[in-house]
Amino acid sequence: MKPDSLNIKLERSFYTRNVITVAKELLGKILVKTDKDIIFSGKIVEVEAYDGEVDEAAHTFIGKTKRNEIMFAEGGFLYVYFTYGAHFCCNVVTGREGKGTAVLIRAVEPVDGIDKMISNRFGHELRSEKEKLNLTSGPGKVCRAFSITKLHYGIDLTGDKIYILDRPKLPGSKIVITKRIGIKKSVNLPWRFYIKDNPYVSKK
DNA sequence: CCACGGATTGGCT
DNA sequence: GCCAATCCGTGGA
Repeated sequence: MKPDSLNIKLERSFYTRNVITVAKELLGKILVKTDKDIIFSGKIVEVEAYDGEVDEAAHTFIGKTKRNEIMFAEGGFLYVYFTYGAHFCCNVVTGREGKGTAVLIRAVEPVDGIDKMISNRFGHELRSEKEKLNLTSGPGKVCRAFSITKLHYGIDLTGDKIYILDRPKLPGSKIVITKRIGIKKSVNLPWRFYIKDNPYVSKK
């Protein structure tokens, strides 16, 4: 087991800050999901920020609906949505209550539960090194590998089911800033952040 | 009730 | 590089 200093869970005050700050600081931290004796964890290597107050691509730009209401809670809850008829994506809600901001987890580097992630994703043993890098290198892939679904919508990240472990803050030189991927509105906002040279990032 | 399209992925050219 | 798959949230009639 890891020493206690590496098992400090991020608390509410981490999440209730500005969405851009939280997005950058989430890089390098460890996303953990526990389900009975099954534990999944991975280092967060790629994220995107969404802010419904100024950002047409954010799901909260249209105002509060049943689908996005958890994004209007205070920071530290999980927003899970379903898209393209096939994929779940998970987001960390940020800011004060009523803001409608969140950070999309786009990619992680697997740490614990890798064998189970492989069976969740492919239904068979690893066949190549390429498949290993393909495990969690995208928002839909992360949810598939971790078995995160709409059942996890609204989970409190300061609880014990899904949470994020603290790690030292990365130096700015390790963080690459780019435009976001796969959206049609507000395409020029530089709100995608990833760890430089990490092979699990979805796209350069 | 119905039409539209998406914060993606994977397979085929 | 291109594109189909596939469900459901959302909004207009």
